[in-house]
Amino acid sequence: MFNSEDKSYPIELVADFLGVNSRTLYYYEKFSLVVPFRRGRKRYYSKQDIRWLEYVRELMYDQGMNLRSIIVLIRRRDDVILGKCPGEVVDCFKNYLMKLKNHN
Amino acid sequence: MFNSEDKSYPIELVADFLGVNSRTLYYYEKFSLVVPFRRGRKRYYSKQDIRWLEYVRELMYDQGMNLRSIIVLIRRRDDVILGKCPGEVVDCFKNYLMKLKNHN
DNA sequence: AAACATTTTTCACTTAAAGTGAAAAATTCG
DNA sequence: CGAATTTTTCACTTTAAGTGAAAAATGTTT
Repeated sequence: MFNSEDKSYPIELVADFLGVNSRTLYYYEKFSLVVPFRRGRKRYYSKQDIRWLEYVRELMYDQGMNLRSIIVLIRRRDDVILGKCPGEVVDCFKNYLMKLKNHN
Repeated sequence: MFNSEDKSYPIELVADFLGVNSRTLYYYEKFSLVVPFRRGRKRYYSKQDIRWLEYVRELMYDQGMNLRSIIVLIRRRDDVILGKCPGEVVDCFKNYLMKLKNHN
């Protein structure tokens, strides 16, 4: 599961994997914290998306950070997240940086 | 008010100045987010303490960050806060860094 | 020391963000 | 088409952050 780089996964599967409700992922999307690829209305999460979400969950659950703080850090293009971020997540982070630019 | 560097101020005055309840400052102290000087039981906030608190308030109120996030950032000794921090606050920040070390 | 004011502490309450449950509406796909 | 899946909406729960009120402790003045 989540093996080949190019695959993508439906929301229920990702939510289960992360141990959250799928509504939570919709909720995150409202803040552009994650923006899955869409074919029609249906969402598809890339492997990168999933790694990014894992990292976000760690910051929130393990460390007690809130959504807003993560968005602030993204906006500041700061090393806090990037620096201590597992390598592969960085690209994804930069992705959301761009997507966040013209939003809110 | 808050002019000479060496002066210190009682909690009510500082709370008024910051526009918060003094209980909030007690609350912050539980997390070592600010640790005023004490003579006996009475607390005295230095000018540095006050500048630091102003900065914390900005992060929380204007930006929507939460207490936990600020503590995480302090613990990580990160540039996020330090970098964009008004110059004089930096020393104070380092102060709290030390105080936080052997706590929680 | 007594009496009064100030500060600290505790308890219970309010508020707002984060997250969830359930069900209706919309969409996908065999 | 028709069943199954996905999306959306609404209202609810939970928790961190903050506050009000009052009791307890401390400080201060006479």
